[in-house]
Amino acid sequence: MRTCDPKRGMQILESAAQLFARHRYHEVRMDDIAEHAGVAKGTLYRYFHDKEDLYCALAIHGLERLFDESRDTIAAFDDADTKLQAFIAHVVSFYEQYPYFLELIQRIETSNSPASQEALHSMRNQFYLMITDVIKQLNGGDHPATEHPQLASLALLGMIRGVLRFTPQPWPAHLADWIFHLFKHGLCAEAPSIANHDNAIV
Amino acid sequence: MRTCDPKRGMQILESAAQLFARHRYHEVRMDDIAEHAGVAKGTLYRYFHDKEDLYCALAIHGLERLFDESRDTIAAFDDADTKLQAFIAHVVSFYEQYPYFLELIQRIETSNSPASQEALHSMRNQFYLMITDVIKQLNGGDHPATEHPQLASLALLGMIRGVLRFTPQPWPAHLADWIFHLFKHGLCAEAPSIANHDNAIV
Amino acid sequence: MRTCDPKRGMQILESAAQLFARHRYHEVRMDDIAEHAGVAKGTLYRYFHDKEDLYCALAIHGLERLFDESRDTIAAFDDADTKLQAFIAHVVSFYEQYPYFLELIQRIETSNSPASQEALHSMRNQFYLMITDVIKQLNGGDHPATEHPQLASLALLGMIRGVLRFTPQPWPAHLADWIFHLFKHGLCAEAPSIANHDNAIV
Amino acid sequence: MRTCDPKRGMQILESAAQLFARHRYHEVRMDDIAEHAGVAKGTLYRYFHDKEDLYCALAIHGLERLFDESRDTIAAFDDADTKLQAFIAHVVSFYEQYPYFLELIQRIETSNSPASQEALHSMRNQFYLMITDVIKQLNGGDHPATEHPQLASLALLGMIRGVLRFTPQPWPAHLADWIFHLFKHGLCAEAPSIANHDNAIV
DNA sequence: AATGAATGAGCTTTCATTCAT
DNA sequence: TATGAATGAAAGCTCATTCAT
Repeated sequence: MRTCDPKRGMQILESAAQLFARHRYHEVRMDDIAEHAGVAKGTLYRYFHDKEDLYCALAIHGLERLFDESRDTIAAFDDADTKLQAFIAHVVSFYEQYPYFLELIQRIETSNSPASQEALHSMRNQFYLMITDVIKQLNGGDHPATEHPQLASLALLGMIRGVLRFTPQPWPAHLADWIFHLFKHGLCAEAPSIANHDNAIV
Repeated sequence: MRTCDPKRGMQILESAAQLFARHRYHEVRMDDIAEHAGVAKGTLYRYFHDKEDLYCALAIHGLERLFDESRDTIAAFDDADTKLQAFIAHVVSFYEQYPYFLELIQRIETSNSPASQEALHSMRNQFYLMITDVIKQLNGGDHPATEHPQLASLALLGMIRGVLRFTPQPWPAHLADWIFHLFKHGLCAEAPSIANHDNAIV
Repeated sequence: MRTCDPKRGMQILESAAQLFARHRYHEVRMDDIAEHAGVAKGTLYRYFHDKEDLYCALAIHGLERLFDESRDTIAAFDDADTKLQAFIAHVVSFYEQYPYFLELIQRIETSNSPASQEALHSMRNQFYLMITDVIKQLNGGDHPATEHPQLASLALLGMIRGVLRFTPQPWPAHLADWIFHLFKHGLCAEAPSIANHDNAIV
Repeated sequence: MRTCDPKRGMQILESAAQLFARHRYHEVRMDDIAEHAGVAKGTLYRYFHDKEDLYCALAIHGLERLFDESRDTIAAFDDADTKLQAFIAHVVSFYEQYPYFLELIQRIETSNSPASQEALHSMRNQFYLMITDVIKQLNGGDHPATEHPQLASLALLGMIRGVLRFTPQPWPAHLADWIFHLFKHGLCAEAPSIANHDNAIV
C-alpha cells in the first residue's frame, strides 16, 4: 500500500481477496479487481506497484490477520491442549472465510520483490514460532511432545489444509476437534466422531 | 490425447512434465513444450485439444503412475502397518521426483473440460479407495482405526505435502517414518528421530 | 499562458526548460514538470492548456529570447560582417545553453493548436527577416551577396546546427568563427583554424 | 529483422517508413504499422523485437541505402568537384524521397539497444569517412580545402538539411547546385540562380 | 487559486490457437 | 501428418487530464 487513503487501500484489498478466493492468479485481471472495487484501474496502481505487489499485500495482510487472531485465541486459554485445539478451530474457520489464502501464500514464494519476500518471510517466522511454542508446551512442557516442533507445525497445517481442501463447505462442526485428536493421539486412538461425514471428498 | 502415435504423445507428456516441474502453468508456453519435446507447435494440438487438456493429461498420467506404483508397493507387504509405511515412503519419493505434481492436481479442479474432470475424478477415487482400504485394515481390521478413513486419507496426504513443501530437499532419510509415526500414534507418543532436522522450514 | 501570476508561469517554464533540455517530449511527464517547478500538477493546467501548449510556450519563449538577444548583438556592431560573425557566435552559445531548443522548435511544426502555430510562425518570420537583412547588407549592401537571402539564412542555421549536433561539448573556442568563414568564403578559401578539433564527430 | 521471410520484413519496413515520414515516433502506434503493412500486430513482433528495434532497423536500412547509392554516385565521376556536386544532388533527392530520414537517425542516438547503437555508429562512420574523403580531394587534393574535413561534412549535411527542412517540396531544380556553390565558394562568390525561389521558407 | 487523488483511454507486448503449405 | 508463420484477443501498465476539496 503506497498512498494516502488507507480506507481505499483496504477496500481494494478486500475486493481483490474475494476475487482471488474464487479464481487463480492469472484468471483475475486488474480490470476485474478495479471494477469489483468500484475504482478505476489507474487507482489500483496508486496503491500497489503492480499486480504482484497487490497479491503480496493480500498475503501479508491475511497472514497478519491470522497471526493476530491466533495469538489472541491462544492467549485466551491457559492449558496448552486447549490452546492448540482453539488454534486449530480458528484456522479452520479462517480458511472457511478465506479459502484462497493458502494458494496465495504459496505464490508469494516466487515473488520478484525482495521487499515482499522479506516481509512475508518475517511474518511467517513469527507465525511458526508461535505454533511451535504451543506444541512445545503440550504435556505440561516437561517431556516435549516432539523433537521436531517445526515439522509438527507444518504437518499440522498441512493436515488442516489437506482435509479442508477436498471437503466441501459447510464443514462438519467437530472437524477441528477431529483434526486436533488425530494430530495429538494419532489414528489408533481416534475417538471423537463428527457429524455428517458423508460429504467428505468430492 | 487424440491421435495415433502413442509414443509421440508420451514424449510430449514427459517433456511437459519436466517443464511444469520447474515452472507454473502460465509460465510454461506451448512454444517451450514444443521445443523441449522436439516437435512443432502445431503437433501439440494434434495430441491435445488445448493447453488445459495437455495439463490434465499430465495430471492423470501422474496419478495413474502414482496409483500403479502405490498399488504394487502396498501389495508387496502383508501387514497393514507396513503397507502404510511403505506407501508413505513411496509418496515422499514420488514428490521428490515430481515436485510439480500436487499443484498440477489442484489446478485440474478448475479445469473446463468435463471429460478431463471426469477422468481425474475417477482416477482420484480409485486412489483414495486404495488408501482408505489400507487405513481400514490397520489394527488388524477388527476395530477400525477410524470412523472416517476418507478424512484420514486427506489428512495424511495433506500432512505429507505440508511437511515436504517447506522442507528443502534433500529430505532427511527417516522423514517418511516420522510422518507415519505421527499419523498413527499422534504427537504425544512421538518417538523416532530423524537426521539433520535443522533445515526444516525455509 | 492563461492566468494571472506571470511569475509563476515563468517559473514553470524555466523548470520545464531544464527537463526538456535533457529529455525528449514524451519522456518528460507533467508530474515531473510539476514536481520540478514546485507546484501541484493541477496548477500547470491553470497556466497552460495542455502539455503541447506548454511546449509551444517554451519554444516561443526561447525564440523570443534568442531574437531579442540576437537583435541586441547585431545592433551593437556597424559592419555587416561583424554583425553576422557576432550573431553566429551568439547562436552557438545559445545552443550551448539550450541544447533542447532546436528539437523543440521542430516539434512545434506538428502542433495541433492553431494559436501556437500562428504565434510561432510570426515569431520565426521576424527572426528570419532579421538575419536575411544582415545577409543582404554583406559586401556593403551594394552588390547583394546572394539572390536568396532566405535560403542562405536557412543554410547558415542548418550549418550551425549540423556542426553542433554531433560535436560534443565543450565546443572549440573558434568554432563560430570557422562557421562564419565557411559561410562567407566557402570551403576553398578556408583559413582560420580552431583549437582541439579532434573531438569532432562522435 | 529476425525471421524467415525477408520480403515480409521489407514490406513492414516500407510501411513503417511511410508512417514515420509523416508522424513522430510516439505518434505512430504499432497497430497503425500493422494495419498499414497489411499484417497482424503479432507479426510485427516476429520480425522486430520491439518498436525501438523496428525503428532502428528503419534507420540502418535507410542509412545503408543512402551510403550505397552515394558511393555509386561518387564512384561514377572522376573529378572531386563533380563527385561532391553529384553527391549533394543525390542527398537532396534522397531527402525528397524519405523526409523522415533525419529525425529517425537523430532518435537512434538515444536507443537503448547497444547492438543498434553499435550498428548505427559503424554505419555513420563509414558514411562520414566517404564524404570526408571527397572533401579532402577538392582542389586536386594538393592544398587540402580544409583542415577540418569532418566538421565540413557536418556543416554540409546540416546546410542541406536546414535548407530542405523549411523549403516546401517540390524543390527548385538547381537547389543542389546552389548548395554546392555556397559550400564551396561561400556567400560572397555566389553566382548560380535557381528557379522559383519564391517559395522559400514557410 | 491551488491541490493531488482519481480517472480511463490508449499504449506496447504476449501467446494460445489456427491453417495454408 | 507435421509444420511454424500468422493471427488477434486480451493482458498489464502509463500518464495527460479532470475535479472535488
